[in-house]
Amino acid sequence: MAPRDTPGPGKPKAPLYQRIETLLREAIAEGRYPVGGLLPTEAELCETLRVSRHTVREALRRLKDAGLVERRQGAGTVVIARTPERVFVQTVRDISGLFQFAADTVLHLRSAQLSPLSEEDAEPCGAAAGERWLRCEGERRTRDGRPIGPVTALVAPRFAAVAAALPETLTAPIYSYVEKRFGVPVAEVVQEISAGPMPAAFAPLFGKKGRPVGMRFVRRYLDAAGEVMLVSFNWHLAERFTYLTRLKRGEA
Amino acid sequence: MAPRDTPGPGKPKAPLYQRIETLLREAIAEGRYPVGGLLPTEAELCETLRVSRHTVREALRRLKDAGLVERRQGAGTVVIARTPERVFVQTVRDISGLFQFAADTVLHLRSAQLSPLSEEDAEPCGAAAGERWLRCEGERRTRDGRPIGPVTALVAPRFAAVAAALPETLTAPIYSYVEKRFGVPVAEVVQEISAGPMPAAFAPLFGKKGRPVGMRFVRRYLDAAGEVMLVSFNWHLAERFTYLTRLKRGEA
DNA sequence: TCTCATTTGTCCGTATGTATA
DNA sequence: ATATACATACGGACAAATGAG
Repeated sequence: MAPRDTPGPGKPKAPLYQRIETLLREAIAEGRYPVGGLLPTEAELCETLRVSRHTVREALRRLKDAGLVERRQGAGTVVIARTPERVFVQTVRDISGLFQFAADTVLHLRSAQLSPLSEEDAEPCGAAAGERWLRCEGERRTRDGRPIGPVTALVAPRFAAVAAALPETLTAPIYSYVEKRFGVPVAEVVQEISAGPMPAAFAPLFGKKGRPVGMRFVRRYLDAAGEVMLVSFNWHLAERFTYLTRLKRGEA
Repeated sequence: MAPRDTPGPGKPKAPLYQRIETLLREAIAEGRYPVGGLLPTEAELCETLRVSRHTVREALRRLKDAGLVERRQGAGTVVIARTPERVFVQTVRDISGLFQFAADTVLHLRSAQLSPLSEEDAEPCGAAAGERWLRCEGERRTRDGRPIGPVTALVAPRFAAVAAALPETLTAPIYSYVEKRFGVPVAEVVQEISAGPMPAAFAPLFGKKGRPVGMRFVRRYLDAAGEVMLVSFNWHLAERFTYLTRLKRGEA
């Protein structure tokens, strides 16, 4: 880790722009350039440090990429943070990636037809009860046929025509069919997880009597404008299911 | 009012490097430069497009930042993706940010002492049963004192001295005390959520008899080397609790 | 409202170092 | 070892946005 500076008067090995970046980074961290204040101009840095503008700009660009400064033409370089913000980030390719088993399961659709929203369903859809959404009902199973849990999806009226494109057994998530057919990408997903006794209607699916405890997943898929594209409701038998999340810490 | 001088139809407004970036982006998307193949060299692009090397480099840098190409000194510019990968990303400042209520709750510690790991606890800790970890027991409550749920945390032996720094009621998460005192940052968090009847011992906390249904959160905090720093176990009463996740779609 | 100096953005030219094949 | 190709670093010039007068 320590740069193996030769003890002699030899040059440090790190590139010049990188040393300047470090210099400024430390100065900012120490508060010599307070948040909200301005860094010296490119011209000033060139003169002070006796380097070319190109080199200074490379250093400043990196500070900007790190989220420490903001640059505005005509105004200058403003310090916006003393240290890079450290946040926890979870990343998944697609939403089914949230589940360990996703790759090995299929969704069997029992029905898909337009039907008016109940009072209860209307709320997560952000729509009025009675609106006619495409209601898809089915269940998720492992490839060898063992039931995982019941699935209901409600597709907004403007995308209801996707019904024609839905096969009886899906391997890709429903939202991807909507995206493909209408060219409207999902921009955001809001997921709610709760737990409790399953609706009695679902108990037979697992060969249980009474109301087994389950985990309930409600996912709302939104477009770039924040409009609900579809909502899905999934139940999983609690005793067979764990939801795993992996968050990595990074900068910015 | 002031008429712009010759805003002629042939006058492209975007910066040159950006137009070149777009040019290359489209060529890659169309497969003219296949994934795994090489882009023309900087020198070739300079000549073909009649622009300076600096401009070409700016365009290529952006393709690299977008994750479309990889550049290696001496080798060239390799195409690594036809289109930018679209992924879902969840970001939180700190782990307690995963919970809506986090800002408004406090953790009351009842005890914190070294004790040998049980068989059951040893597994999530990635340690041997019998190892002496710092066992913290308490409960989380809202600011006005209503109980949310019981909390147990197990701190790895090398950080056990943090006990001296833990106040009776914590507003910051436990891991932040470890980070501060030992200067070892948490690099990753793995969280498991499951549901089921709570251990009978916890029922009285909620004034319930029997075993109420709860959601269980097990979080393992790892350092950069992947070593477990601490593990926490939290229970929440299912009927009062929903876990909400917001994932935004972005590039790279 | 307008001018004007300041500051960053864009673009060009050139030279040398260094990893790669 | 040589040629190639990207990385680093210097130089200059003009454009465009900003903010103060």
